[in-house]
Amino acid sequence: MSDITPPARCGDLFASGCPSREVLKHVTSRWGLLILVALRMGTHRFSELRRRIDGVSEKMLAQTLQWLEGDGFVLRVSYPEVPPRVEYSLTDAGIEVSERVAALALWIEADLPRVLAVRRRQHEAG
Amino acid sequence: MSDITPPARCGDLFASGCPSREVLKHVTSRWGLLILVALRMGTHRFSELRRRIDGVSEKMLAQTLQWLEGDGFVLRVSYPEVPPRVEYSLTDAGIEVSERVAALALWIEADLPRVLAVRRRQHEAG
DNA sequence: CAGCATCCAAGAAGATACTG
DNA sequence: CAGTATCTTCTTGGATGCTG
Repeated sequence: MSDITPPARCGDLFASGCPSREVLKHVTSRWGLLILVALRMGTHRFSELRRRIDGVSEKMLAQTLQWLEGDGFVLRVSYPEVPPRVEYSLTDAGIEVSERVAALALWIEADLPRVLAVRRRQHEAG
Repeated sequence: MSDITPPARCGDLFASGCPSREVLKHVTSRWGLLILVALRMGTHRFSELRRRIDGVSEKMLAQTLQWLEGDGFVLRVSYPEVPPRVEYSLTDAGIEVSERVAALALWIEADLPRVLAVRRRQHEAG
């Protein structure tokens, strides 16, 4: 290809103008993280994700999936059937982020007892 | 101690009622992640963090620091001086989350060129 | 300097109804 | 089933002014 690709340096999350902040926002959004973790177990349909991720609305699930698709983390495959079927899966990049994201999620889940203990102590101390 | 400690099982982020969602929210909040990463390089004063984290307001910095302190990730030490000086650092738990969080942040920064390329391709195809 | 209180705007999120 | 469109509600976040 002959197009003159721009520098494409690495991002800097500490700089307010850097586009990497957008990506971070999508990945760490309320539902983005849970979607990425859920998709680690394989391809899922829209309604499967909806059931798996307790509390998410149709609208936010669709929107967040579109964000993640736009960043190249999620692959959306639509089958021309009736009734319609759409399957979501992770791209290679998606697998990589989801590893980092899952590591964080699992750690937080495992750490919960400590947080609760800290909170109780603070509550008692007033 | 004689207090009957409750089960304190691990959290489940997929359950909407689980308190671990709160912790996740604090850690992955707009500024929470950047604060944790910034504090990995050692103790910082309030104003230092403010300068380091481009775009954060005083209010949100203070609020997010309080969240992280409440979860036991950040230690706040106030010196009784004039003018006042307050120093923030990571607790042991804070060091552990920050490792996961930093891994994610660094990966996203490094991955930015790919995201930008994907976006351009979609824009052209658009 | 650190940070709280107040007010206000912007955006996220939910409920509902509708479409291919 | 897998969404979109619309409306409404709530939360996030920023600006400002004030205090110890």
